[in-house]
Amino acid sequence: MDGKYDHKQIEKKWQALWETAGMYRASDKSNKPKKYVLDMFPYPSGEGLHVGHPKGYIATDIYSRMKRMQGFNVLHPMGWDAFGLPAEQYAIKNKIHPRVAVDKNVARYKEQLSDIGFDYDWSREVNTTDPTFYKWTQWIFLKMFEKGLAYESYEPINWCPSCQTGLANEDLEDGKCERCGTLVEKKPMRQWVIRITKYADRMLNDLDKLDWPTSIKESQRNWIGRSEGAEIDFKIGGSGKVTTVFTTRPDTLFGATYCVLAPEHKLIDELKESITNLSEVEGYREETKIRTEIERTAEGREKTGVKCEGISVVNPANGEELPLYVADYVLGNYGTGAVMAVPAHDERDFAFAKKFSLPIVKVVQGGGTDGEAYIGNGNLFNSGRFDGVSNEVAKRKITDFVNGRWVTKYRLKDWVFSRQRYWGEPIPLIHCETCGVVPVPEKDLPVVLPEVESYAPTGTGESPLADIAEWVNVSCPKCGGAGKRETNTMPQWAGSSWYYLRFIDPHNTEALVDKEKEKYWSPVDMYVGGAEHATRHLIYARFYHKFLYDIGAVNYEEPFSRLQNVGLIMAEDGRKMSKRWGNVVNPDDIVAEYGADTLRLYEMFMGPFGQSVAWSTQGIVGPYRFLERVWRLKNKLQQTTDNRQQEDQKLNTELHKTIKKVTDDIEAMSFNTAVSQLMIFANELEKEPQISRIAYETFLKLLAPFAPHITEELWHEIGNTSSVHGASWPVFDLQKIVEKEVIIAIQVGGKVRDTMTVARDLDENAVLLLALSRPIVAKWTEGKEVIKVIHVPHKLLNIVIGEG
RNA sequence: GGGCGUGUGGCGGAACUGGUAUACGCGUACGUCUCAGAAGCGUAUCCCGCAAGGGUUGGGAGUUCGAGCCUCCCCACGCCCACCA
Repeated sequence: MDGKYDHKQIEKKWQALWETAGMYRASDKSNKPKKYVLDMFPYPSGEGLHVGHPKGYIATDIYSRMKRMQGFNVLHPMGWDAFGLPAEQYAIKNKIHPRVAVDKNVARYKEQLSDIGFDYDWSREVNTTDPTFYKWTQWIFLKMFEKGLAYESYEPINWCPSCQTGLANEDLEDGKCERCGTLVEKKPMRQWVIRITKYADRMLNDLDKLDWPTSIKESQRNWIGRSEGAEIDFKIGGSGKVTTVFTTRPDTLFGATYCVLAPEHKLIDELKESITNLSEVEGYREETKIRTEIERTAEGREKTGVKCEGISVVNPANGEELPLYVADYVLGNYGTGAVMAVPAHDERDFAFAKKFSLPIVKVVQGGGTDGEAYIGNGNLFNSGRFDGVSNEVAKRKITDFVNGRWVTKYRLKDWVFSRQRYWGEPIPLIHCETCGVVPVPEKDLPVVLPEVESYAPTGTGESPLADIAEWVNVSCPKCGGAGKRETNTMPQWAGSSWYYLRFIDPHNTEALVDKEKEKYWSPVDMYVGGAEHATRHLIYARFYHKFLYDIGAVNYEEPFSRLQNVGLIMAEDGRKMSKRWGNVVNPDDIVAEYGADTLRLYEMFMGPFGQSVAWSTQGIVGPYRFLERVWRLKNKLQQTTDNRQQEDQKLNTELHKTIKKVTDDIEAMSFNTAVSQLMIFANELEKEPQISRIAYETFLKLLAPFAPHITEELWHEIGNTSSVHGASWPVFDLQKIVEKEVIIAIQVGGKVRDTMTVARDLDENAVLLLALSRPIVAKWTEGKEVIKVIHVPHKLLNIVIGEG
């Protein structure tokens, strides 16, 4: 009966049996409380999984298995985020259809995931590239278009010359394309933009409701970047024109010594006739246009700019005439693209003023040296009637004095939503010569991605779809006249912004999601994924959800109530795992050698879940040995069927402590310490000559979420006929955790000198008497005066003695 | 420059609300089993010291009977955002 622990044989066996039994299917008709546990779904790349990918999935698997055993109706689904550039580039390179590549990669990923024994409800699998899925991605876009949230724009956008597509701000890293590392250019082109900024305020405020890591919430706050300030008009001398600046420091208005426009500011074009050094100004504008983001920052923040000769602006506070500059340290797409410069109280203005020898006028008292700007608070001076007023108070007063407007600005930009690539959802719009932009009628959705000869980008700023005349040319749904389809596709983020809703109702062809089902399952209770999504996926999804709430499609305002970050698994050399470094560890190899249960246990045991830890080939044997010992423990199981046997008091206490610790730790996603406690308990069991059935079964149940296969095998081995994963989760008994005898540390003058075991309920006096009677303690207290005694019940006694 | 976070043995890490620092695991050493090896099992393993004892949580100060944990200063590292007026 007691063969060796053969993970290969038992893991395959149980995976097949669970799948056949449909054990992990979520029920839509249930009186049980629900738990919706979700992983950020993967992008199925051609490389397959490395051991870092499943870490988060293991965590949600453990969490959902415990919740199921605790009696919840659990939804734990999985799907594929399969549109986007990598699949397309792979297709171009290997000359196969992206659809074929995606299907192949999905099959591979699914197989790898299945080998690890996850409890996914595969009946709800979704794929963002499936027309029945992207029908609804397009539907949401249409709704946004209807509500005026999608608009066409010709502003210069980030253009990746290598990927040949426009990119959103969020897709940049250090001014480079996040995907290929190419320097991004500014390129004016027609594009679709989503008015995400309209939701900035709500996204900011509702962060307080969420049980999310503070670091992610802070990232989002900074990314949305709300700031309050004033818009103030400066007249342009003689022209009758006005420039409006945005400032958070209207209190320093009297200290303004010049104004600055961003190079792309339209006002410059309007002033062309008055600018006497126009060629110089235009030269500078050209120069900054081709300058990439990275160059703008790599110059070590050395300020550049050029004065607009012949132009002066009037400070509305004191009527002074100030020079006007064009400089690229002012951003065209923030605020009004124009600033008033107060070198005395702003570091950037100070640096610019120094370089161009512009006057520096102090108006706020405080600060030390003259070598830097003073940005702190203080009372005003040099400020006319506002002298002596504290600058904080003066902010509003000066704004009113010059007829300024108090406004709120956001750092968040509207979302550039079009990509000039093939492998994405077609934007469901038609351009009609007479009606303008017309939405594709809902009944005609999905607009299916057509077959093309070449997936490669055209380079003209149009997607390859533009070459397919029979697809592009359609009749206008409104007037029946000649129309052309929109050929831009959506960014990869579109599908992932709402996929969690599709899992609730994956086969619905009539609606995005059934409202009753949505009401039951939403919101996602536990969402696990990488912290790198803080300012992209997690912003977009929150925005989508709020929009869907506004149009009545969903019942809740926020999609994910609780969020947990997964820490990366680094390679053994401390670097990121990458094919490039040749340091990738494949989970298939680990499963083959040690088994899925060991892989799962090891990844949870490595370190704190949210922290990144390096893989250790040596370290993995620890969990493996642990499982082998668990396997052998069954030989110690009492052969008697009598459960009321005298339980070892100490073992029983440890058992209930273990139940509590493992339960609490899984709830808190503190898996490393849960595993550690399971090991401690197994060590205790090993010391016993015989193990009671109740202790053994409880232990198996606690271990089951971590190591589902071996526990299932042992569970059946000892005579159970139903699955351990359907068993009820153990509940601890507080009475049993309380130990009757406790170990007290005895300190003399704050240093531990002795320990003793005493009955739990002894009072301070009794403990002190016992302690003083001990020879070691006596040695340290002899002849000394006891000044004070500190007693921490059940833990510690500190005898504070005098010097003499 | 800003935000968030981290610093504990040879290594990954544990420590509840300020109460016996180094749990659990890896590694290492010795022993046991074996014809031999592997695996397993047992013992030991923060540092100094024969011991008594002393020291130790990046460095320095402070609060406290008592600090890895609280306060202040400094150092190092990691991640995210960075000319956002």
